[in-house]
Amino acid sequence: MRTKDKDKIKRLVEQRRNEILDAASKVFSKYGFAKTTIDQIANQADLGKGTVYQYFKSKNELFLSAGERGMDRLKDSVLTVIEKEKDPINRIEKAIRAYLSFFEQNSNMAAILMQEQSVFKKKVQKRYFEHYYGHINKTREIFKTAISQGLIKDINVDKAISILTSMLNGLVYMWQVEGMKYTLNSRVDMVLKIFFTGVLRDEKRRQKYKKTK
Amino acid sequence: MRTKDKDKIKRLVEQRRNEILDAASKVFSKYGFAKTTIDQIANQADLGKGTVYQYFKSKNELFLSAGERGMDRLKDSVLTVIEKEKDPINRIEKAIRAYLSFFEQNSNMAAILMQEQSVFKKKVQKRYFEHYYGHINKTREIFKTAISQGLIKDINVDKAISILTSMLNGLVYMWQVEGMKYTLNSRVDMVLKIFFTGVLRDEKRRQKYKKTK
Amino acid sequence: MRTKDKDKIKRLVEQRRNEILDAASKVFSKYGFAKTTIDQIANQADLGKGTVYQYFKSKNELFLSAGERGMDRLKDSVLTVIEKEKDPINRIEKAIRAYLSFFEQNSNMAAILMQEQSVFKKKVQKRYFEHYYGHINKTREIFKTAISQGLIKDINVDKAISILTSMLNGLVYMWQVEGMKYTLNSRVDMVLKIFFTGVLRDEKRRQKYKKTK
Amino acid sequence: MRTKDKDKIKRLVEQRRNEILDAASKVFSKYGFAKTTIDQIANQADLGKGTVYQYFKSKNELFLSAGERGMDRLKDSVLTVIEKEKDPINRIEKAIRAYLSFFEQNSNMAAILMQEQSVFKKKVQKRYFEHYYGHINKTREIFKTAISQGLIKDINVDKAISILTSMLNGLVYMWQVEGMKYTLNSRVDMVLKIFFTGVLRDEKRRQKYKKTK
DNA sequence: AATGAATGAGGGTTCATTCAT
DNA sequence: AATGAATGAACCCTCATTCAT
Repeated sequence: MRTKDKDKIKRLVEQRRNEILDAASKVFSKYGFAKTTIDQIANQADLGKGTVYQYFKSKNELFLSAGERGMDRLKDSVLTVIEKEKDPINRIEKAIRAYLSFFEQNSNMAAILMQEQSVFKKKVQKRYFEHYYGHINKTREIFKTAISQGLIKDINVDKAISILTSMLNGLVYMWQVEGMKYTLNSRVDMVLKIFFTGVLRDEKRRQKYKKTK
Repeated sequence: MRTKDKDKIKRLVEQRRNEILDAASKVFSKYGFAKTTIDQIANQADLGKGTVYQYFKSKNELFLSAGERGMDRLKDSVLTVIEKEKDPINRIEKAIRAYLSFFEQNSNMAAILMQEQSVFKKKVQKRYFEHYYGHINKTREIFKTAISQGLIKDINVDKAISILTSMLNGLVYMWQVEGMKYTLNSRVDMVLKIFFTGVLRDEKRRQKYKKTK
Repeated sequence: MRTKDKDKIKRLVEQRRNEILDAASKVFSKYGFAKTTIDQIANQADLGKGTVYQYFKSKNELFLSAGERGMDRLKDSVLTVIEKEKDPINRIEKAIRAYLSFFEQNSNMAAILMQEQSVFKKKVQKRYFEHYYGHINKTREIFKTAISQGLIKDINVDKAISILTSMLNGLVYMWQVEGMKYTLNSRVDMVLKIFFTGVLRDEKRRQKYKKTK
Repeated sequence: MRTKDKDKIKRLVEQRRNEILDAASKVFSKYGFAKTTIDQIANQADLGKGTVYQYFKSKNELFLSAGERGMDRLKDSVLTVIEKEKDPINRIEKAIRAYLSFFEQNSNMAAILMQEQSVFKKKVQKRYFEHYYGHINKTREIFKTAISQGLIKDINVDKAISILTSMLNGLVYMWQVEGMKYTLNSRVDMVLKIFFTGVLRDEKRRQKYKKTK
């Protein structure tokens, strides 16, 4: 009985928290951190302003929590897909697809995660690294495997990953800036083509760029 | 006489405007738009708060002007370099180098341009398009020429340019998020290698990604 | 049966009320009225916030009730002691001792009674008078008796009582302000000496102050 | 010129500060710290809310400053009077008169100084001691002199001073609680009489209280 | 032209009080 | 009867903007 009750309450609390985060994500992504008021979020969540403050102790924390939840989901989303593949190239392809697909499905998160940096500077850098470097090892392994299997050129893996990540983040960023007028999915094949094979056709020119490590 | 005086005054005004924009860029990039106060900027510029308001009619306008000036400089920087080259591949390479080099030299601008979007949403999109599409034609021509010369694969040029731009913006964005601990220059060779030739070595796999248009 | 049950319930209610008042007195005296929250009191009393509101209809009422209870106890305390004495001077001495002793035993009440005034102004003044003038008659009688027996100078009794009360309240007030670093008891002999015989030794000077009525 | 300008500005700032403190003292003493809003004070001073914040960085600081100014004035008031007298008993008498007279003239200060304690607890205790013990030495000297001249009984000086201070504070406190319906001046002769000669007439009884030290 | 004192709208946050369980 | 989640009124404080000097 008791246990059930406590569980029920816990679940309700968790649900309410999520409802607030949903509302917050929506409003923050639409108006930006500074122009969003707690009242707007409370209204969006159909709650009183005070209730929001029972679940999150400040506007900052609320925003950061929305970002945190988004990052966790993104991570899960990508990892789940990777697990299902064995071949390293396929893994990379699926990861890229999953990454872009996540933002397509959760377009609020693009604006939120992009804003964190602008608004919170220092604080976010730390959080960011914990996330990024906490999971880059997996990616590094995949690339290393691909190299050892002769599938990928013998390049500096960390730089390559950094550039891939940049490319994906850049795509999401610009997609957003341009008002999400197209789908990220419509870009993914070209992204893969470029990342895997480059745009150069001329063989002589390709040789020139071979040397770089 | 008169004309000379007027010119002198005009130049002084222009100089003062620039000093204020310098101060503003510095402070905005350090603390972000919301946390920056006009007082901070006035102090940084060694001017009174009222004076700042005589050159820019609002905090918003000041911020946007700083962004505008940055974009203009970036554009000039890239165009100047392109003019000097004939070969389309070299032009692209130089443009990429110039783009990243600009942010390395004007690291404040990275933070400022990145923030615009977060803070101003709608308004910025319009400005952005004017810049971006006002000058993409040049880039499109270069790519088209490269294709017609058989130097570059017969790909969708607009998508490719969009991805390239995304990659570069992404690089700058992440460089900034990570606290500018490395140089952008240290990444540029790898960027070129990837963009031009991709990371795949295995020929069979390369074929697979050939079809995409 | 019924009656007994009702009595029991009544007693339990009374006890709970007292527990809450104990908790409230403790917290109010420690943090002051404004900085004390109902939550703090509820926690201190090991009760839910809602329960506190079933016994007291507002924070104000709770505070005022704590003061009321304290005043009643102080009154009882002093009256009990007076009853046991016959000689008017002894009565006065015992009353003074009991008064100070009460605050020594109930140091929370010093802070609470002192605060009432600051926080509630008007309301308290009325309550205060009911208490003060409701029981000054007794004191006035004692002084009158002492005068008629030639034990005390023929002074304006009301003024003298007012000054005595002020002196005692002032002692408690300052004891509190100074962090209760000494005991009130350590002051009582000197208080009696001064109130009864004054500090002057020089007879000529004493004459000068004789005339006052 | 410059110097004069700066001086003028300095004086204006000082004046404005004082105007705000006047307004604050009035409102704080009327409604109490917690119920007073900065808007009320700003209105009372015929200024905008923001202006108040240019002179005092928080409500707390404003309140404390009002208290500070009051204490300083009280101190000055008493010291000035003492300077003019040579005879120790006269000095004590004048000090007592000046003390009560100050509150009669600055009745706001009674409420303010009394509140400080209730509202600020710890913080104020420290400040209080600096004031009190910073100037008790003077008083102690006077008493010591009086004793050595055989004018005053050979009592514990610190305790006696503490009791005198308590009596005066108590008088002010109660005068205030009772709504300032009488004048403090109407009490001062009786205060002197009691403090100097006590209320007892009966010689036998006086002997009893002689022993105390 | 340059200044900075004055302003007040705006929003984050607290917490007494209510009420459904 | 006991509870504590929900609420929103209230208020402190910040800071962009104005304007008299």
